[in-house]
Amino acid sequence: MCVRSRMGRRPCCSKEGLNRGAWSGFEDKILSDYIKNHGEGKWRDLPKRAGLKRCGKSCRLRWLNYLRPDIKRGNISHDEEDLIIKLHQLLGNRWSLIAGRLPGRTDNEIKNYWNTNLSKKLKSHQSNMERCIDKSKAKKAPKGDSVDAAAKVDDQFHPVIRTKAVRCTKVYLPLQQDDMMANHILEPTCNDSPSTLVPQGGDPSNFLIDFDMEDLVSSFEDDFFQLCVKDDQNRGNPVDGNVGGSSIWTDEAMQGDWRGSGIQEPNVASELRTLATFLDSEEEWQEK
DNA sequence: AACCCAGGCAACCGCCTGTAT
DNA sequence: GATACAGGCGGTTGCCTGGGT
Repeated sequence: MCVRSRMGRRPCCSKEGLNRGAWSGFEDKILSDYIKNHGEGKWRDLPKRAGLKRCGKSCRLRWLNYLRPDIKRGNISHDEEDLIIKLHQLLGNRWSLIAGRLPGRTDNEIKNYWNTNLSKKLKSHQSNMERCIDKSKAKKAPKGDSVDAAAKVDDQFHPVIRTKAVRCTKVYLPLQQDDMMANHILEPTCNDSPSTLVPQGGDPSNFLIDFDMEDLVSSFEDDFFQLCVKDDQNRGNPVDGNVGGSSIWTDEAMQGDWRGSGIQEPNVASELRTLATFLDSEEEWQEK
């Protein structure tokens, strides 16, 4: 047991004398052979036992992101991209959670893909949206409201479920009250667990929902996207075979002005209603 | 052919959480 | 409750590669 020189965490390993940077094929082989024989875990001790001059964390990362046998290599498919976008809308930068719903994909890969591809698309889409809202704001509001408008755009397009721990925490769904009424979010199905919907700050349009993130995520994929398909059909949208069939983030919609393009209006509120309906139907919400 | 530059991606870093003591 | 540790996560960095000049 080492004597700690100061309070706080000690480094995961002494960095001296360790290899850094790209892994060689030889190192990969040693690591994967070792894990095949001894299994994962005990990462701190693993390098010493396996005879690798690497930090334990580095070994873990290499295994999880590259050497695992179930890693799917190659381009992200359109379906996967769609799923990433939807999950990111819902979860934000929770890459590991998102990766958990994409078999064979790693959080690092998805994070990189998002940063290099999707965030750009999102940005250009958002700037289009901001332009639209600025235009309509300029007509209605006095000068000086543009910051407010931008903030509202942000709110509208990032109604993200924020969870730090697995078991939740309150979730904020900034839906309009009439949206909720129209979609039966306030219907008696919720009344059997009275704490599931709690008006926040006296504002009837803001609600906090308690639920178990694990339960949600574990059954999320199939149920949610089946609902998306159903929702699209109800809205008269053709289901194109993509996950969920939703076209809200198609390339065409990302570029140019989607109003007047004949493309279904990006309707995040509708997607959230779908989610809310999904949550409602789960009947697995738990009181804390 | 040589150089520059931007994009992509693997790897690293630091912080956080959960668990054991 | 405090501390130590292992593992996990997300942000960032820096190298490599391919395209443009």
